[in-house]
Amino acid sequence: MSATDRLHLIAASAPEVSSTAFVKLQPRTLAHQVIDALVAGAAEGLILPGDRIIETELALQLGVSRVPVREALRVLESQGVVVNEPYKGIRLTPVTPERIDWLIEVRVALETTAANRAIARGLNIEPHLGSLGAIVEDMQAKAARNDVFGFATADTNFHRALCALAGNTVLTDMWEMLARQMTIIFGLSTLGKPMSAIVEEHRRMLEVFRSGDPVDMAREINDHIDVQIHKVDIEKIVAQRRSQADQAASL
Amino acid sequence: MSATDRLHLIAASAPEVSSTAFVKLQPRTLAHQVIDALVAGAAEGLILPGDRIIETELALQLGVSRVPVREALRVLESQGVVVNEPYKGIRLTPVTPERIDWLIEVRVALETTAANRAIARGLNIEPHLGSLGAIVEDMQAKAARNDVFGFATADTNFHRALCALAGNTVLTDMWEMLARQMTIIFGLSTLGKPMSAIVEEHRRMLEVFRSGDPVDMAREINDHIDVQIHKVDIEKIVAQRRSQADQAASL
DNA sequence: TACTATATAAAAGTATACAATATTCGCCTA
DNA sequence: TAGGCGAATATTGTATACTTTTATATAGTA
Repeated sequence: MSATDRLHLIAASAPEVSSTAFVKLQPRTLAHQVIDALVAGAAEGLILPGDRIIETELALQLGVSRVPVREALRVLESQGVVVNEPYKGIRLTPVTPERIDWLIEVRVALETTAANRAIARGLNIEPHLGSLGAIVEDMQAKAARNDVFGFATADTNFHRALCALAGNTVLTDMWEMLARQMTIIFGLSTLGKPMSAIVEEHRRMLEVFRSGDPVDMAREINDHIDVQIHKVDIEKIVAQRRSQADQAASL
Repeated sequence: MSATDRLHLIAASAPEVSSTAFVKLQPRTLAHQVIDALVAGAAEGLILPGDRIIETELALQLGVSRVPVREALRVLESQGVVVNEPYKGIRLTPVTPERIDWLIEVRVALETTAANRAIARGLNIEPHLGSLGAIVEDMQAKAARNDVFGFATADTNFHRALCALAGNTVLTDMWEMLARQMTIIFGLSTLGKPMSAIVEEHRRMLEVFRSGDPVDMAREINDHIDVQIHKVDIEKIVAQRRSQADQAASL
């Protein structure tokens, strides 16, 4: 039984919250849905880093032809979620501690730039601070209910909202790529520290953002993101998950 | 006559120069070649920002089926080179002054991070300084011969080499995305300042890199990249090019 | 004339079929 | 028995055929 056997279509949760105008609704093509399904499946651990992904199987699982599957895989390849060797095959990108460092380094760079840009635009005021604060409250609520998935989602939303304030779509697009890979990694690893502490860190970040000091902001973001994932032996966790999955498969 | 009519397959120039070991030669799939051809064509001005790209036409031009063309376009879409509206069509991403600002902002962020990382790794020494210096000499040679294309290529190589020293493939991958878009924009715009001045800037950057001061490095990179493209009215240039192309087409 | 509705054509999205490449497994040979 | 050669199989890459959607043009009506 290969990894993709355990995959199924997962409805993409609507990320829209509130807005001042109608959102331009775009027809979602199958390729896009396949992307979401794959990332979601990877975040759930249905596929593990390093696992082979066979187009035919995946297409069968999702009930579509190979064409949209291939297009989705090409996109994910260009985003670093999967790795491809022509005529050999595609696998979920292996997650090494080194790679996590790399992802963090870039993410910190992007978020720091975004925050400073937002400050430079003078957006560290209401109503934006309130919006960000609301997300932090949401995090706290999820933490209280021990809703790990919801907590992680809210966390992501906070950083996404912060990046959005920079008004730089090139930056936000790139951030989203990283976010996808981070989501997969988060799905595998247990949080390195209690949720309440993370909530507190976000409050502090928000406060520094309000104060508007670029240097402080940079330090705050760096400490926050850096500490969050490190010290988690991701390879060990993947190995554990894999043996679990193999056991389940052999029943 | 549509824009893609003027497109043709351009052999990808081999970027390999020298190495200590054999390079793992990967079979280049058609989709990859289509990507190169499209980017090259865009850099040459065969397609202009905002131009519609019709799959069928492009496939015909390149002598392949629609499948690899579609895969290529999906990749380029996820990288921001083209924009897609499902069932509507794909166009080369419009280049606005705003978008150029965004690209620059992210590029500065990435390169600054890369340079600081390289310094932190203690790589601002030989033989790396020599390699970078050689590229600057190459730039100077190209400038002397007034070889604009070669100059731009060397310029790109310098920054690519600098990024590579960070040893962060996530970063370099993202940088390559930006580089593609920058290439297209450079292909359209004439340089804002004389080549000799740009060579001099690179020498200065290299010197600051050697000194190893992160703050100076950040300022140097920012000034360099920022100044290089600004003050070029890209939209006017695109409009000019378009009218030229239309005239040529109507003959 | 202006506007709407319908029909037609164009192009993207998707599925199926075929070709090229890589892997696997069995057989033969030394 | 070990190692290598080769056929068979699996999987990816590519091409063709079909479906759905959108855009355009034409006709009809106020």
